[in-house]
Amino acid sequence: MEHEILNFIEEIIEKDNETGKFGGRVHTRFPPEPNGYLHIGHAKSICLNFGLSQKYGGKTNLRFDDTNPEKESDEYVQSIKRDVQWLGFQWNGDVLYASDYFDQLYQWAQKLIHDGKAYIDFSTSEEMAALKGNLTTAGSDSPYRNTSPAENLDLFERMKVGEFPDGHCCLRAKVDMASSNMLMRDPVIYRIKRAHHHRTGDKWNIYPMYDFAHGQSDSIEGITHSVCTLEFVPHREFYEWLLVNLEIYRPQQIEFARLNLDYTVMSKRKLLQLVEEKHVTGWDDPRMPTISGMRRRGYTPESLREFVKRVGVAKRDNIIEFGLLEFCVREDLNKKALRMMAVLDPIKMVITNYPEGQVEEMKFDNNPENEADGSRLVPFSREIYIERDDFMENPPKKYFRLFPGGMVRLKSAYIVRCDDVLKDDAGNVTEVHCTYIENSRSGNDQSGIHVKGTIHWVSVAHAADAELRIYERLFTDPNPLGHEGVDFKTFMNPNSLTTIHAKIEPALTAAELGVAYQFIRKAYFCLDTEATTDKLIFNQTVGLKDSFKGSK
RNA sequence: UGGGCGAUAGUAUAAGGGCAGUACUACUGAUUUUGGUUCAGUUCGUGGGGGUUCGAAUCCUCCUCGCCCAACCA
Repeated sequence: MEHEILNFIEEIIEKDNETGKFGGRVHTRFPPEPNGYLHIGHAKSICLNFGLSQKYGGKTNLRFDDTNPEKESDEYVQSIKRDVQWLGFQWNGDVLYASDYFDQLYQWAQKLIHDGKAYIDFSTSEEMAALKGNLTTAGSDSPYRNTSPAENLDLFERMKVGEFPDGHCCLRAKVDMASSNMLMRDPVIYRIKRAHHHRTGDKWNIYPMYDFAHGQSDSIEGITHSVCTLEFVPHREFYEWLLVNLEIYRPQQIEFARLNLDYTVMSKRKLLQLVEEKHVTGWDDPRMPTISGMRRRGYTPESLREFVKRVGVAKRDNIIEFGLLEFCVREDLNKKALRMMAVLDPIKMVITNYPEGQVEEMKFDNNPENEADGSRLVPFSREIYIERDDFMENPPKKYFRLFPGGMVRLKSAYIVRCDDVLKDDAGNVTEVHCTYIENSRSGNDQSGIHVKGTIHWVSVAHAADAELRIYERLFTDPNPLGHEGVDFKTFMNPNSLTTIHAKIEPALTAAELGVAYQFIRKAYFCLDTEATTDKLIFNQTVGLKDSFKGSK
């Protein structure tokens, strides 16, 4: 009997369901901080968390971890909600916020203080750092560690009402200054920040730290499996310490390895830097590894989900090849994209034996992968544009395209033979002169001629203009962050964006946002959000695979 | 350096004492009115030493390497 392959988290869940640890419940959560846009790494977490609850008949909450008002905003909240839904997931019930629990959290902090398990510390951050010790030597107690609960309770209240300036003091859990886990050396759990919060406004002068908010939020929501990334492994000890000492419901934290992609960076802080320093045009720049950037680039939710699925879930550090993402995008787009003709780098071809002024409408399949997409008519005439690299005066041995004396099929039209070449003073080819084979028309070819190559074209008289944005990887190094002492921006690819002006077939002037197009033999494209009726702009989503290894 | 986590083809991910499998990549070939797609095939792997065992990627042991932790960030 074939056994379905489970990742290690699914194994934990199935074991929990067998033992009845959570009564068979599976309740996960996706807990972003609204301090930036989501990236493909978050997509892994989203697919994991929502995937788990779908698979085991559970629920997934969307909860914003909004405990640091200085860095968070509603703009980010809105973008995150949009990205999660675009990816194809719907959270359980209302959107939740850690800030919903600020009152409860405050009471729990009071309980800790009351129980002698937390204290107000007036040390400066420098003093605290000094007393913390280091990796090899134990820390020592703060002089404020033994203040009485009553006095601490009073001080905490005064912190809350705004009696002290930012950073004047903080609330620390009383754990163990000698712990080998640095996070257990009396971690700060509340700090003074008289900042405006995107949801609670000016109600609070103090805000809980991540460690004091996350586990309790999980607990309040009845989360069963609290899935997070590896860097939180050392936090688990304190996560559990709090739940035990607060005597509240205990979810289980499980850590997995975050997704990394080669030739890019996957850190909100670094991405924010690229945005703020204008190395990209915004969070949704098509070169960004953000979900919004990929959406604008033409990547589909299906392809992203498939990518995440293929990447797998484990605990070892990884850097996924960009090629896998591109494979998933092509695989999806191949099924959906409408085939169109666009000439990216045009030269003119004159079909000398074709009547001047004559126009024929050529039938063209919209998508050979899906007959239901039907066909359209493409105008053909005496003068057409073809791709500059579809012609070579002195071709290498296995060149299937056009050269003097050679023949090619014009896609969905006639076979032509090259008779002559016109050049400018510099020797550049400016025009190719051909004759067409009259009885070789596509769909009714009685010429009996077999040609190796088929090339695309656009009628000069009917062509429209479009701006095409061609993207390459954002960085030239597979791991821009992996060089100690070298700023990651030194590896930025100066050619990450190339703008070209193409000749496109008339049907493309009706291109719509959100529709995938394949510019035949070249690449997948989509209309950019900046396009207007006067100016067509297309983003190259991903190139077609190219196994031609000839010259170049 | 203390503690924690991890190590299987180029990249990911299975094999849970019994034939090291799958996908992507790369390369071959076939088909093709897209040098796309599709199809067929090839190359490529258990970090190192010792041990247990009929048998080890798997168990034990020593070593090596990588990542994380000393924010009033998350």
